[in-house]
Amino acid sequence: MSAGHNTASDGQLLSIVQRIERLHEERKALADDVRDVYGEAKGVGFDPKIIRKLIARRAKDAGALAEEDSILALYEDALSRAGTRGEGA
Amino acid sequence: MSAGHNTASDGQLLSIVQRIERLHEERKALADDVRDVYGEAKGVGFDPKIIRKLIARRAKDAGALAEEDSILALYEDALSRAGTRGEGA
Amino acid sequence: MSAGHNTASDGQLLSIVQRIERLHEERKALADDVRDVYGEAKGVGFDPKIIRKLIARRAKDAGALAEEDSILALYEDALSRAGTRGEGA
Amino acid sequence: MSAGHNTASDGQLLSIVQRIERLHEERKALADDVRDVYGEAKGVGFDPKIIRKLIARRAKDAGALAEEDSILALYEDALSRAGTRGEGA
DNA sequence: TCAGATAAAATCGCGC
DNA sequence: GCGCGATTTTATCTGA
Repeated sequence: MSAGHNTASDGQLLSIVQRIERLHEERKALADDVRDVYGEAKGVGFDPKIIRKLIARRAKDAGALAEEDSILALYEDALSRAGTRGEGA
Repeated sequence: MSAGHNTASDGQLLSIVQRIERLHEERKALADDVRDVYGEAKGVGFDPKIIRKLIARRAKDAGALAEEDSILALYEDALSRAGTRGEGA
Repeated sequence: MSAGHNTASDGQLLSIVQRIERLHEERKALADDVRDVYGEAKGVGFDPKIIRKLIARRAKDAGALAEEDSILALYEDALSRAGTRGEGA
Repeated sequence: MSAGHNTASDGQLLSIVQRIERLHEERKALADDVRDVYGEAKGVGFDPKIIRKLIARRAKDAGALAEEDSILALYEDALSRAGTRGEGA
């Protein structure tokens, strides 16, 4: 029956759940720190949005970055050939 | 113009992009309609914020059934894996 | 008491809620359509992620776009001066 | 190198970027820890998917109180605006 | 590799 | 007009 003893497995599960919840809390605290730093950045005149982009770009290795940029250029070129926006002018 | 021809692929991309942009516009128009209705609600004395909560809650209640079902399925699956019927020994 | 009559206001509220819910449904349907188009794009070999970027760029007016790009370049330059990654080279 | 000097602002930006990147790393390390715990859970026979649901539900239950409070506050606010004390009864 | 879930980021509406 | 909180959209991640 449900109530009554207290399996070893129960304790294990509780421990696991609590550890994960603890880690989530720590993660959240760090996320708040990040937010604070962005706030500070804005306070001294930097644009947080751009800083995000900058950091994202730094996180990718140079190869992947160039790859993405070049595909984007490729697509834009394809569109211009196919004739949107500005057709022949 | 960039190069000479006008690949089939170029046309495909253009079509895709335009269709998505069209859908975005329609979505935006609907969003505007929603805004209008909230404005009207406010005009006849309802609090838009509360209406938002109300709608959110109705959506959640609707979703709850599905959620319960999915959890149930999950548990059943776990049980079946844990040894189908009377411990598979 | 709660049960009993059926204020005009009640009917108004119901109508408002239902209209908003209807609009939400239509919006969702369009969102699904968008997803489908991205799926189709992927199916014929385009990278959906890049298409998203492309569409986002097209949505911004040219001025804002150039502005953002130039600030990004500015920041990258500042970092290189300040001396990360590539120090004095 | 791009220009000559090394503005104070450059240093500020560098500091900001590095702090954020550091926080990201710590966050990532914690995410890895979480993954490890799920792995361990699976190793001793728990279903990670169910544990996720469990944790999500605990978080939601915890959040529900706050939610109720916020709705209550909203309603009280609406009432107070609708004519403080008695009024339309 | 894919879809589905989770988390991060951007956007929008509100009040100050 | 600006920050704040809520919503929505995008990206990452996990499991099949």
